[in-house]
Amino acid sequence: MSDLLERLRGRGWRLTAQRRVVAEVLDGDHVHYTADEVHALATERLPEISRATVYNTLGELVSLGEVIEVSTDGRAKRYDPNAHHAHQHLVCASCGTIRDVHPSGDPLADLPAEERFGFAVSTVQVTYRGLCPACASA
Amino acid sequence: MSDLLERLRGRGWRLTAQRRVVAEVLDGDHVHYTADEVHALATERLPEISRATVYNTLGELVSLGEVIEVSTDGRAKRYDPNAHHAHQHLVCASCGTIRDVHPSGDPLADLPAEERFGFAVSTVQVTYRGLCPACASA
DNA sequence: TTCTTGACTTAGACGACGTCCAAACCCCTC
DNA sequence: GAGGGGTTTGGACGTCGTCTAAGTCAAGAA
Repeated sequence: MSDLLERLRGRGWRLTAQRRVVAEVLDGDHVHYTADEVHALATERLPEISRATVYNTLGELVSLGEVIEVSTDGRAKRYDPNAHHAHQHLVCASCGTIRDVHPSGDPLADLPAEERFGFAVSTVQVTYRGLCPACASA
Repeated sequence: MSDLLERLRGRGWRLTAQRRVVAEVLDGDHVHYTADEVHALATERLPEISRATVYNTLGELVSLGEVIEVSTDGRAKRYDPNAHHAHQHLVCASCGTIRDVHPSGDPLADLPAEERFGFAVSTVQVTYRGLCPACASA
């Protein structure tokens, strides 16, 4: 994660305690937290950090390409720190758990030119849905 | 669309003016309306229909499999009446326009068993993002 | 046809999630 | 170590969606 902080400083980021804490929270396991969960975890380390700052920082990390925004259901967006390795998501339709998966094939190549309607297509997001083992047996 | 109404009646739906109007709105072109847009269009035909009823009816149509719920951004969900033909979506990152597309290949087959983590995977949603011609030239 | 009943609808309050703003703050440079 | 502009704060606000209690009505029974 010091890597991340280095990269950010190199891009002209002013390094504040708040930003460091948010980055550290995301650096943990490859879990996909909501903004509120990030805020809760950040508060444990820096009690007075505000919700607005967490949203601002997450938005900046997304636009810098360090974090990916995932909205799997219509609910809260989740933030995926695993932005530097191409991957897709497997979501439990019941409990909402998200796992990173690595399908074979390149979905971008599967969209022929005549199906692009003149769009400049840049990214593809593939979301697999189903029941996780725990929910399937419940 | 009378097809749809027939199917719904066959499933025990009580046929009310409100439900008929919502179904008629969705039956139009293959546009992807938000719930509020559906409500606005329904209001033109049945002035006193309430927001809650539109949400209820859309939810029922989704759980009956007659309509697909699409949440492309974190904003309002959109409702896709083209539920009986497999297709994916192409979204403009700038203006939010959605088009139905038909990529080749089967993304479900691209997820090997060892990448399923015991999930019972049932559906795949593929979303292509890019700029539509109008936004690209702006 | 009329009756009856329980499913359906309604309006508005409420809740979750996210954004915006002006004032205070503080990191960084010189 | 002083100044300036980027950053943070917290609370109001906005959007999207859900819930509830009371009234209404579609559809089967007689």
